Amino acid sequence: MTHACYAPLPRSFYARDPVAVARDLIHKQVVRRTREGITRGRIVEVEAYLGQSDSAAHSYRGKTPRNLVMFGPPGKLYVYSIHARYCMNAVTGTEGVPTAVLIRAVEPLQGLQLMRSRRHEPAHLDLARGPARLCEAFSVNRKLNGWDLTGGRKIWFCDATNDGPEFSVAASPRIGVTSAKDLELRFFVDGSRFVSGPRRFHS
DNA sequence: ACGGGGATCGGCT
DNA sequence: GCCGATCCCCGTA
Repeated sequence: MTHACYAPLPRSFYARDPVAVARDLIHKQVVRRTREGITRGRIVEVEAYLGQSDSAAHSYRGKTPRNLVMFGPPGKLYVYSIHARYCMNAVTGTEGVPTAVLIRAVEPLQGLQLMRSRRHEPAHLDLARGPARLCEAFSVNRKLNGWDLTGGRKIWFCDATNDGPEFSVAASPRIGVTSAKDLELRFFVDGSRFVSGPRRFHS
């Protein structure tokens, strides 16, 4: 267990436009450490949300108690609830400009047994396929809203691309949104069986 | 493989 | 009151 290879991405990684961060988060890894143990996985699907110019973004209509974290500095975790479940984002860009990247799916790599017990013993492929399933498998909830992703505690993202297979990034419209359907702001590992929604996209 | 419907609840109008 | 950046189950093929 070489601690250094799971070093958290620095704030400068997040302090860029959300589309660039979204594309670059593909094949990075999520590390979650709790009392129960470590879970870790490879990010295979994300979506960019562009803030006040994006009618699908939570921050489109301005600041509210829920979306407050999106307006803060980059490199923080934004957790929200929907349909009695949780989803997680990384806050990106510049403080005051409320952009973020939703993490939609992860390929589980470590702590599979823990993930299985946190979820209801699902099929292997369904452990973290979908934003709310992912949060359940990694024990992410409202208590982690606003958490700093650069400190290497509790939860962080890291660059572990040296040991990964070849891959290419595909783009498509975002899943489940009812406005701005035309924008291709969903990015995923082309052909991966661990993504939710379409595995390939033909424009 | 794909699609429709119900569960469920916090946040916002 | 309404409505999701969802999930799961149960139809059809």
